[in-house]
Amino acid sequence: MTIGRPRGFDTDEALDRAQSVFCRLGYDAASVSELTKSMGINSPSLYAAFGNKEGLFRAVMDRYMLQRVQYLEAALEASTACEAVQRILAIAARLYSEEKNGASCLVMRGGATYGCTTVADDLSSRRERVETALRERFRQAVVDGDLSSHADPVALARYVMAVLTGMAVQADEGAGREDLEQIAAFAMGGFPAAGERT
Amino acid sequence: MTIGRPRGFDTDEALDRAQSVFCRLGYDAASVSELTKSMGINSPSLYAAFGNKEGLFRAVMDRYMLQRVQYLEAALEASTACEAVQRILAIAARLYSEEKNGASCLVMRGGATYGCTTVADDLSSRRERVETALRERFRQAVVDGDLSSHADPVALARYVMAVLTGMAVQADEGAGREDLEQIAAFAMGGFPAAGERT
DNA sequence: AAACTTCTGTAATGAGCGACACAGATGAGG
DNA sequence: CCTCATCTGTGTCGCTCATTACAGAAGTTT
Repeated sequence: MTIGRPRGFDTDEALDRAQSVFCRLGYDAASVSELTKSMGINSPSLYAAFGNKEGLFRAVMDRYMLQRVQYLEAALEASTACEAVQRILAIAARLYSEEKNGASCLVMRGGATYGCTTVADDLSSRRERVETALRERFRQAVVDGDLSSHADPVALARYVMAVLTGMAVQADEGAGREDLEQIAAFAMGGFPAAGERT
Repeated sequence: MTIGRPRGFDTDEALDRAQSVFCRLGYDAASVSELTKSMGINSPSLYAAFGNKEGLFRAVMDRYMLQRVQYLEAALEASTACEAVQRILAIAARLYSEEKNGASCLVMRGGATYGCTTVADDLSSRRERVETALRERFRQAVVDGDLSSHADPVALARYVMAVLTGMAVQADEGAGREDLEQIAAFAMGGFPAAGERT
């Protein structure tokens, strides 16, 4: 053991707790007092161990990426690119829906913060309204017959919403109009055509 | 004109400026002082006109949605669901890449906040690393021949990233594992198979 | 021009934030 | 057992935040 008074908490468990808080609240909205409370330590211990709030976040992210990168690299070992992507998406579906450490993915969600819950709810309901409009349109399409009766309007609406949010994030990341149109073109490939089964 | 001293600023222009700030910084990180500075007014005027910061945000969002919903409804008028989606994605590609009022989409990005730019950069580079891994795998696939030489590894990697972020947001929104797997299945439909042209 | 209503600018308030100074506690090495 | 390096808890620092009190300014109405 190192010299001096030993640490009174388990670093790994503390990082787990911190990860859960960051996942739930995002980076900015996760206050140091909230973090220390969940980690079961006092702020000086946090600063001694991780430097500052950003250092703690980076420590959490490093640990987080380590697991995920292993999954990613394993998936990329697949014999074809197509199968590799298939595996990656399957892993994502499983990991993102796991409740442990809060839903979703820290890296992909980008540390998005919702300090004000009423605002987050407002935005969520606005998105819900768009998704509902899509859903209704797809239901109508099934009635009209330009979508197979096996098509699932709910799932299709969710798919389109996922594509739209993905495009928005890519735009934020610097993607230009042509880049976004390419994404849209790929995404349309997943959309069932008139006669198709789904 | 109403009684009393008339308002010294144009409400619509002020909302435009506020929208730009919210787009750039997100809800939480857009401080009232930053907003008033960009809007060219002082805080008491803001509070008199919009109630509070959240009221201002809602006013911005209402105006914002009004335009977008028009586009959306027009697109949904298309004769088939497939064409409707095609139009929506095309509009999104155009709007999200417009520089006016900042990139991306307020509703879809969900008012995500990046108060700390170094953290945002860190996350961005982590995502970049994933995208690079995908890109390299696709390049290899072209060499191996399991992806057509017409396939664009850069565009494909961006597509997969968009799908992953979209899935993450949906997971945050409450989508379960099966829901995410459905999205993945649809998304795979857009991925070029071995012999295909892209 | 006088009265009244509404907006504007200055400046302040209280709360919460990240970060840290300090003294006491705790265990290892001599 | 004593010294020393390190950790812990209490308390506090300066800062920024959203929000508002107050007094003066600017129009409309009479």
